[in-house]
Amino acid sequence: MKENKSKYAILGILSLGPISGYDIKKVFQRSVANFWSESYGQIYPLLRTLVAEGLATKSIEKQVGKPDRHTYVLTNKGFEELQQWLIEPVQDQIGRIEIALKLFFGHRVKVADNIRQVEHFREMRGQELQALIAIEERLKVEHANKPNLPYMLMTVSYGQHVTQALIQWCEETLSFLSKMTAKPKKGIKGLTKKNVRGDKRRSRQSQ
Amino acid sequence: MKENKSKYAILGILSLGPISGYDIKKVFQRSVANFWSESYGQIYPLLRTLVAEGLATKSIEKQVGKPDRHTYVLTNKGFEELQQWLIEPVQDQIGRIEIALKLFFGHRVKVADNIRQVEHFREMRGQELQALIAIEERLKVEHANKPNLPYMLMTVSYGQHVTQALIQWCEETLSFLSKMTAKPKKGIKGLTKKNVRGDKRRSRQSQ
DNA sequence: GCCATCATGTAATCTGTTACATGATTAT
DNA sequence: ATAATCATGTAACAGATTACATGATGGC
Repeated sequence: MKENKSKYAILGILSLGPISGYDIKKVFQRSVANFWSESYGQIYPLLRTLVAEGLATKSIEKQVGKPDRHTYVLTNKGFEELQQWLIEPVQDQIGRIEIALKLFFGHRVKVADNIRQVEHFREMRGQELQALIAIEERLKVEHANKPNLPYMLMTVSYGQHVTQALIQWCEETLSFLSKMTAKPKKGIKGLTKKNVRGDKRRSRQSQ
Repeated sequence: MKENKSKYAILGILSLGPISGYDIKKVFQRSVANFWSESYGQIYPLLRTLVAEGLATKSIEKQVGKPDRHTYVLTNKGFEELQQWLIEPVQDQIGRIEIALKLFFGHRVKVADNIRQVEHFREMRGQELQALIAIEERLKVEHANKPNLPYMLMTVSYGQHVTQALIQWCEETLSFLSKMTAKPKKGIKGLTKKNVRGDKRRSRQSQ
């Protein structure tokens, strides 16, 4: 039904104050980078259409030595459209999860390969969690008593909860996988390239 | 660096046995739908290139009354390419999380609107968790002692962990939000359209 | 001299979904 | 009758990234 999330993402940034396309990219990188991003190829054409639709106005600042700054300001209509989107319930879409896909076909490689994969994933999550904790601390200091601080913290908390859960999942999956290496049973024992390919013959109905 | 996950997804399905493009879609829907999907517009052209690259071979089965079935079989080269991808560490990409984006701009609407948003999200997660538990039970019965059952269960567990964490986050966020309704402080109290828009003047440096 | 930053934008490319075209069979 | 399933595929569109073009300033 409703399309173009990028449009609303930009409307949201514009609601924070007058800003240029160049700076919009920076704001994305510095604030919502954990769960959202936009490229210039999206931003600049979209700003044009926002103006065409009467959701924003544009004014040009002359600068010495530097290129002109094209500054955009949200209109009332634009602000209302943003609000309308904000209260609309999110439609959940199935994201593509690469590690899950790889693990789904995990029996095509050695158990040790899967262990390595999950270990690497866990390390990345560990780093991510540390980063999210650092962001939380930074926000509390830099945005102290700003009205949107609570909302910023909620989004950081979202990331922390998910990342923490993934680390937990890694631990459980790793202990499960190491049990598989310890006592491999029929179909896993003596895993060779030839044996693995041999699965193909009896697999059409394994879906 | 490495591109086209769809290609490996299809190679993975092919590793389960000879199959047609039509059935590949079904297998996606019936097995990995929670974290992956492919459309015909991806599958059919990709099968053609897989054959061109020598990663699969094609043979046509004539059927009475029904259209021909084009059946694809993985080659050794294709199997090796799949294995190579499976052991490669996943590169993590920042997915777009709509509810986080909406909440990030939550101070642009009423606290009650954000509460409604999170409540709806929690209900969806609740349903999702129930579905994942049902899938787990179904897999344990239908795929009992199949060699890839453990790997299937790991992917289901992934979803369960994340979904459970999101429900937890919803609870915490909701209690936080209701505290905000109880005692709204400066900048939140007396929220009117005019006051909200007024934020714009001091917001360029709030990034 | 060279690279990064400022600042705009476009074009090419990639990835993915949706809708359509075809046409027979089977179930309601 | 009509809808769904079987089965292939393409074309049109949508969404997004990357690389490029332009050109000045300022730091190493």
